[in-house]
Formats: sequence, C-alpha cells, structure tokens
Amino acid sequence: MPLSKFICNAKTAVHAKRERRKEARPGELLEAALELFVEKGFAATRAEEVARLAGVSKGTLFLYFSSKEELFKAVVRENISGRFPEWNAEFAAFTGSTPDLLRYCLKVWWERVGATKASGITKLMTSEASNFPELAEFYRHEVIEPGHELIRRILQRGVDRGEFRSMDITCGVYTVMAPMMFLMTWKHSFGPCLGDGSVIDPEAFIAQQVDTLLHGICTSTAPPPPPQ
Amino acid sequence: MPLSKFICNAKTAVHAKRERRKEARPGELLEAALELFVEKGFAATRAEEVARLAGVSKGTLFLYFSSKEELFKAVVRENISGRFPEWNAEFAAFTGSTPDLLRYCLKVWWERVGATKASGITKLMTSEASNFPELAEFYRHEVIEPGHELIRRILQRGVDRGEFRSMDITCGVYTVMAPMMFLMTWKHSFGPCLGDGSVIDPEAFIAQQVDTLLHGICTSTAPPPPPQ
Amino acid sequence: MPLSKFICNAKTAVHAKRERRKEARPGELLEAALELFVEKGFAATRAEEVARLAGVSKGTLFLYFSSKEELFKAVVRENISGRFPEWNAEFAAFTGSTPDLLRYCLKVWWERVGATKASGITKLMTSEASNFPELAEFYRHEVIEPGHELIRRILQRGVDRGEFRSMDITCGVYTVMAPMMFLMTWKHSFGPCLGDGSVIDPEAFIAQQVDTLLHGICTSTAPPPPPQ
Amino acid sequence: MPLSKFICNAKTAVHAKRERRKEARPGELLEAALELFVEKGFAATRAEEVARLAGVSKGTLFLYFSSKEELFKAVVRENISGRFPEWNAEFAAFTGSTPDLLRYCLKVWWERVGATKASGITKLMTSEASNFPELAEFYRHEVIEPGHELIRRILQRGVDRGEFRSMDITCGVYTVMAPMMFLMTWKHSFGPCLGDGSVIDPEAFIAQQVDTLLHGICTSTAPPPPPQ
DNA sequence: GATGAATGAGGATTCATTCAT
DNA sequence: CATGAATGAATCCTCATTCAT
Repeated sequence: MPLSKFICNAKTAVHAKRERRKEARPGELLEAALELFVEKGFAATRAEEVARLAGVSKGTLFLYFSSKEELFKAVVRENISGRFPEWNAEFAAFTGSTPDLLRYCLKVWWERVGATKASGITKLMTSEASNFPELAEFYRHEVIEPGHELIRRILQRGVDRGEFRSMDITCGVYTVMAPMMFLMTWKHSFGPCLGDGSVIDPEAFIAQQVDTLLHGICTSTAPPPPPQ
Repeated sequence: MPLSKFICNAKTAVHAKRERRKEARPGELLEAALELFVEKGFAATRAEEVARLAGVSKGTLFLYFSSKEELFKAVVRENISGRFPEWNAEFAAFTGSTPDLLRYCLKVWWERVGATKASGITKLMTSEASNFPELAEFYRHEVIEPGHELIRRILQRGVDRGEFRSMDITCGVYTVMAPMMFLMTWKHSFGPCLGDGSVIDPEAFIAQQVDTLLHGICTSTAPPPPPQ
Repeated sequence: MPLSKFICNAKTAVHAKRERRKEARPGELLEAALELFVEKGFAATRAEEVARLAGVSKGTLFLYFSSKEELFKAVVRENISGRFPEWNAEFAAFTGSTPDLLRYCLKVWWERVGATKASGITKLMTSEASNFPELAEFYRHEVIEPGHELIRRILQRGVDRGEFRSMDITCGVYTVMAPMMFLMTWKHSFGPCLGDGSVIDPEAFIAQQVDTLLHGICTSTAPPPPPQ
Repeated sequence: MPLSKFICNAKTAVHAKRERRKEARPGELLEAALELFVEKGFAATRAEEVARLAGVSKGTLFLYFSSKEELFKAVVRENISGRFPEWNAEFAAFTGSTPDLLRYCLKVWWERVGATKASGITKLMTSEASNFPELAEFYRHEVIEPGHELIRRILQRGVDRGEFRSMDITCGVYTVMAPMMFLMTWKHSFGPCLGDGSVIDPEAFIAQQVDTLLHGICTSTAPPPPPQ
C-alpha cells in the first residue's frame, strides 16, 4: 500500500472516528446527565460535571443543548420511551391466572425499571415536576397514562374473569402504583442517606405487597366489611 | 384590680405592639417558609423571599433563625415532629379494636398532615435529602424513626391481641407508609401539574387502602398462599 | 424618719444612682471598646459586643457615640492623655547617670505602658492609622512627638554630660523606640497566636536591649569602625 | 527547524494570546492583591477590588485562588517564604567576617523586602494575625520560623568563630528583628500619615542599628556590666 | 434617656453561559 | 467543531445604624 493511500486512509479513519464520536456525543452527554441528575438532583448537578463525566468540555455541552433545562428535558425524553408497546403485548399474551399476571408484572417492573437508573427518572420528575410543567405534561402523556392503562387492563382482566371482586378500578390502579412509587422514592432519597436500619429488601417487599394486595381483592376471600 | 397588676399591665402596654409582633414573627416566618419550601423546594427558595412573604426584611429572618437550614428544621419541628408526643398519647389511649385504630390513625394522619401543607415537607425531604445530609439525618431522627415506631406499635398491638396474623412488622410498617408517601408525592408533584384525569380522592383512596390492607392481615381471613 | 421622706430619699437615691451611671456610661463604653478593639481589631469588633461588655444595649452606644468610628476616636483620645508632663518632670528630676536614666526610663515605660492595655492602643494605631488619617495626625501630635522629645532629651543629656558619644540624635531616638514598638507589636499580634516557642520575656528583653544599646553608644566603648 | 517543532509551535500559536494571559493572570492578581492588602488590610480589601485592579472580573479571581485566604497565602509565598532557600544559600556561602555578614544581611533585607511592597505583608500580618488564626499559623510556619532560623545561624556563626561574645541567641534574634519590624511598621502605618518630620532614612537607620548592635556584641568590646 | 427589633447595604463565593482561540 | 478562560448575576449571611416603644 502506497504511503499516500495510507495517509488517506488514516485521514479517513480519523475522520470516521470523529464523526462517530460527534454523533455519539449527545448520547454520552445524556447518559452522564441521567447519572448525575438522578444522583444529585437537577439544581445540585453542575453543567461542568456532566461534561466531564461525558469526557467533553463545558463548552461542548452547550453546543448540543442550549441550556441545562434543555438537557434535563432531553434526558427525560430519551429515557421514558416506548417500552410500553412491548410490555402491553407481553402482558396481553399472558395465559395464566390474573393474580399470577400481577405478580409477574410487578416482578418485571422491578427488574426492568425499579432496579435500574430509569427509576431515578421518576423520582427526578416528582422533584422537578412543579418547576417544569411542560415536562410534567410530557411525562403524564408518555409515562403515567400508558402505565395506568396497563395496570387498569390487568385489574379489569381479573374482574372480568371473576378472579377479583368488583372494585373501583382507578383506585385499584393507585393501590398497585403506590408501593412502586414508594420504592423508587425511598431508593433515591432516604435510602442512601439513612443508616442500614432503614434498608428495604425490594424484592421481598414487592412480594409481600402483592400477597397483601391479592388477599384483599381475591374473590376467594371473605367479603370486606361494609364501609363504616 | 390590684395596683401591681395594673403596673404590670402598664409596663406590658408600653411594648405591646412591638412584643406582639416579636412573638408573632417566628410563626409568620415558619408559615412563609413552609409555603415556599413546599412550593419551590429548599434550595430554590431564597431566604429573602421567605422574609418578604412574612412581611419582614432579609435581616429579620436571620434574627430568628441562624441559617436557612435551621429555618427548615424549625419548620419540620413545628409541623411534624413536635406532634408525635400528642399522637402517641392519643393512639395509646385508644380502646377499640386494632383495625379501627388503624383506620382512625390514617384518617387523622390525612386530616392533620396529608391534607395540610405539612405533607409538602415529606415530599420536600425526598427531593432534598441527598443534597443536605444533615437535614436528612435530622429528618430521620425527628420524623422517620418516631413515625415508624408509631406504626410499629399499632401493628404489634394487633398481633398481640390476635387481631392480625403474625407478620414481619418492619415490612408491615412500609406497607402502611407506602400509600401515605404516595399520596404526598402525588399531591405535591404530579397532582398540580397534571389534568383532572389524574386527580385522586384522598379520603376514598385511604379508606380503600385500609380495607385492602386489613383483609390481607386480619386473622379472620384465610391464610395467604405459601410464597411461590 | 417619715415614710414620705423615705420615699423622697429613695427617689433621690435612685436618681442619683442613675445620674452616676449616666455620667459613667461613656467611660464604661470606652473601657469596653478599648478592651475589644485591642483584642480583636477595629473591624472585627462588633458594636453590640462593646455595648454588651459595657452592660448597655446596642442603641445606647449610639446615643453616646454617633458611629463606630467616633467611638474608636474617643477610645484613642481617652487613653493617650497627658501622662507626658508627669514623665517629663520625673525624668528631668533624675540625678543619676544617663545610662541609669535610660534603664529607668524603659523600665517604667514597660510597667506603665507596655505591660498595660495602653500598649494595645499603639498597636491599634499602627493597624488603623492609614484608615483614620485624622486620628493618626492626632496621635502624632499627642503621643509620638512628645515621646520623641522625651527620648531626645535623655539622649542629649548623655551626650552633653560626656556619657554618650556624639550621635545623630534622631536616629538614636528610633533606636530606643524600636524595641518598645517591637514588644507591643509582638505582644498584640503574633504573641497570642503563636505557640510557646515564640514567647518573649519582656523584662529580660528590655534589659538586654538597654545593655546592647549602651555598650554601643557609651564613650567607654571603643569607637565604632568608620562606616564602610 | 524540524517539522515537529513547527507543528508544536503552530499549536502553541493558536492559543498564544489566551495562554499568555492565562499564565500572566496569577501574577497580575498577586500583584494587585499585595498592593491592596498592604494598603487597606486583608479584611477591608474586597475580592472584587483585587480583581478589578488586575483587570479581570470577580469570578476570574476565584478561578485561580479558591478563596480570599488562599489568595493571601499565595501573596505571602510569592513575596516572602519562597525566597528563603535563596537567602539561606546566599548567606551560607558568605566567606567574610560575621559582622560583615550581618551588615550584608540587613542591607539585602532592606533592598529586597524592606524597601519593597513585600514589607507591607509583615505589617499586614501584625494587624490581622489575631483575626485569622489560620493565616497567622501559616505565617509563623512559612515566614517567622525560617526567618528566625536564618538570623540564629548568623549569630551562632559569629559566636562559633569568636567574633561575638556568647549570648542568649534567642534574645539576639529578637534584637536583630526589632529594627526591621519597626521599620516596616513605621513605613506602612505612621510614615505615610505623618508629616515630613517623622520620615526615617531607612538605610542610615539600618547602618546605625548594625553599628550599635555590633559594638554591643563584638568580643573586641569591653564586657558589659553585670546586670544591676 | 434606654431599649432591642428591624433594616438593608455590603461582601465572599458559585456556576450557567459565552466566545475568542 | 471543541475548548476552557472569562464573566457576572445570584444568593447566603453579617452588622452598623435607626427608630418605635
């Protein structure tokens, strides 16, 4: 191979690498921002830290995101995407009992969301929602509503199949959500700050929650007392 | 009226206006601080804003509270931790069944905390805990631990009296806490931002939660299935 | 004694006491201010501290001195008063040798100034002179010049009596002053901050200084080498 | 010129202006800080003033020095403590008589410190030591102790060589220091404020001081009288 | 006169954002 | 495009001074 070719190739290779890096930049920045926003909160995360963690300089961050707020918005958009179609399909195809479906649903939620960084986004949103109404609206539309719908369908399935007693489904949805929200909140706020005494075993907690929940809503259970 | 009384009154009258204001100041500042901390978060609330809302100047705030952190602690004491003795006594004096006690407990919690601005403090702490370790530690000691203890005692009472099946009390405590935390989180983050579709009726929600909970833990219920 | 008389007397007594206190106030404030200014410097001394130490309230201080600066000026004026006539007379009446006079002079300087709070004023002035030119001028006129004159007379006496070799008297004055200034500076700045290793025994130091000084300027000593 | 050198230069050229400024900044800031600290004192000098005098903004100062105290320390290091190694070496290499060494020492001290702004630092420290214990400690370690040691070595050299009579070296160190301290104090406090009558000719003063001093400590002199 | 509650200007420090290189 | 030096608005807290009581 003639030298000129080599040089040319080298040049191209350098260019290619740069290009790839250039295209990868926003993603690297988003990843770094997710990490830090979740760990320290929006206000306490400095733009420079994000840049450093992404391996670029402060200026570069503002080349890709016009402000820290825009970066935050992009982080949320990037990470709360369309996993719902997949989950909906997965749960729609479930053939077992609805109690088992609910157990399965919460189990995979923990594995795929609760235990991952994605859980930090929810906590982030609960902290910053009032400061970013536009984003909160986005979050409602992209995450909260699909999530509610998913749970609603499961509960309705149980009622329809006679496995659950009839209930106020909306209230039931929140009943299912509460322990998940609690777990995320705890994990990202008090958990790390407080001593070992306050540590929660998430999987045991979820299992116990489902059991408690089911024995309150299964038809096999004695009817609840009339509301006082 | 004896003369001494008169003199005393006269003396008091001289400073009446000033002193009344002086005595009222801390309360006015605490109220303003609660309002703003809950609305905008601890870090995002400027000391001067609190002072202005309380109708005084920046300097006056620091006359009564040596720092912003101390102001926050005072807000927590005023609205939460200072009330535990009363609550503990109230629940200790309860003579009815433990399920009724639990119902009563969550009901008054909602009335006295959940429905008031005080509920914002907990949400606030979940947002700021990681950035203000000293506050988190304070909150753990002043609020979380007494709160856990309170719930723990109620659950233990039920078990001791044979009203509840034996259980992992710690897990049970979190089970009781989760819906309360959820309600506070929702109310102060997504609730105000999201449309009417996401509004929760808190009293109905709590009532439903207790029913669900009780029918999972009452001994009158069929034993739960062995964990799969 | 009839009761009315007693009451009247009591009234008068109270009045008297108050009057006395009223007249004493400025003095008490000046004393407190001297104490604190010397200890902490002008800027670092808070007006309220001075008032507290004098046993009055913040407001009262400003009743007697229109500002902190005026207080400072008053402190200096109060304490650098006319002890010079007495000293001048004392040294003029001295009948012994001039070396002994010099020894005596520095000894009493230490006892009456160096070892007392008054030494702090000089240190204060060296610190604040540039910020209070008017006061510095006052100090020059009231303290520095009379002090120089006093030393000058002593040195001249020695020269006139043939006890000292002829010298540049002005230079000699500074030679005498330097160790005194040094002692005051050290005592009020590095001394208190530094460890025991830097402690100076003032009386030994002064004695040694005089000896060194005398053996350099006494005619009994071999003439100094011609300046190189 | 080899290509690599050229490329390197080219690279350098790109940032030349910026970098030259960047490298110059700390020095400019230190000079400005020295000027203002000496003129107005540490506490009374605002960080922004220093920045302005150096021609940069407030923020830039904190880019180079993490706090006002660190800036002060850097000023001290730059102007005093950093020079001890050089001085120690210079005096250790001196081959003449110890009286000549002492004369030389004080002469260069005046030229390199006393006559320059650096002399203001010592006066500064005497003013601020009590309010900034950390700075005082720093100064003791970085300046006072090395300075004492330097003088101590000179005096010991004289004693060892039989040029000085045996003495309390510590006391001797203070004897040498006193006129230097006096000169710095005078220059930066009363000197500028007072009229021409109080002006000291520093070089004559130092020469005279050394002469006086030497004739008190040289072995060629008659022994001092026993302390009375 | 005396008090001390209230004031608000002032200063150190941080950090998002800009822009010359 | 990428950099990082420079900026200056923003914020907590202090304390001399005022003034209603």
